[in-house]
Amino acid sequence: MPSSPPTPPSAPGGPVPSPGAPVRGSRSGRPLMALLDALGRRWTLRILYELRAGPLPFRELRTACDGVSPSVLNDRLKMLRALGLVELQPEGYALTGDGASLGARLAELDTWAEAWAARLP
Amino acid sequence: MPSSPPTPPSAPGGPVPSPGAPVRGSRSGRPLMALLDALGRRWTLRILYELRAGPLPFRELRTACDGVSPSVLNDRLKMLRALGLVELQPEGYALTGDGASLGARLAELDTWAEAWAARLP
DNA sequence: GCCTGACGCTACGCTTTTCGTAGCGTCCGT
DNA sequence: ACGGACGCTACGAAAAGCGTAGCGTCAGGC
Repeated sequence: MPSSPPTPPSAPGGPVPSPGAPVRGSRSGRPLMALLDALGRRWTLRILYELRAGPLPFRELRTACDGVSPSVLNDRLKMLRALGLVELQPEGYALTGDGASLGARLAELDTWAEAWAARLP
Repeated sequence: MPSSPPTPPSAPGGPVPSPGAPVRGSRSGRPLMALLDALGRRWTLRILYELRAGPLPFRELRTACDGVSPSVLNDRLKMLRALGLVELQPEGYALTGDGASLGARLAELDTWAEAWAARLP
């Protein structure tokens, strides 16, 4: 038996999850699973949240996200663009219509989180 | 200049984020950041989603989550318990009141994701 | 022409997180 | 005593994430 084939290296930043295709942690192809894969990666939620108030150029977005490293930020932005949630405009990165409706839910979460924290022991 | 102090090793599974304390990627102590830290870890969103319909024992939850490894599952469950979102009951792991209100938002996301996927090119 | 500065973005080596497999200790029914 | 299910842990390997440095491009000022 030859040595088992080395796992083929995946693209840096990982493949972009897409609804209708299997994603990390689910082979079902359900859009929600692609979304949970995307949102469950570090910084994704934060980026959407920081863009809720308007477009930000790359470097300002980086600062807003507590100095996230540019490689990861770019990975996430690539992904979010592929998912149609974010787009690059002359003024900087901005939420699309879909991205904004998702961002609005995150803004609601802010309120929820305050009340939740107050209830914690 | 002495060599820089080696980064102190963190607990396995990482420290549990808590509202009011600084978390990964934010020193602000805002509850939302603790929440985003928690939700931005792999499997967290999925676990909350899978528990939305009722309690599941450890192994069934594991199966529901496409066979997530038990070490990670346990890490997340510990975290979610510390955050008051999940609790262990005789019937298995269950959402608390807070967890359920968060889970309800994820269930809404399911609908949203279907429509979103339909809009994608 | 040729600096200067800001832009989006990439390279690369190191650390942290996640994974997969195996298996432990406990309880419970037979 | 045994088998089976429970929650959970150990541990080496793989993947994701990080920090720093710097590239290529373009616009303005000189």
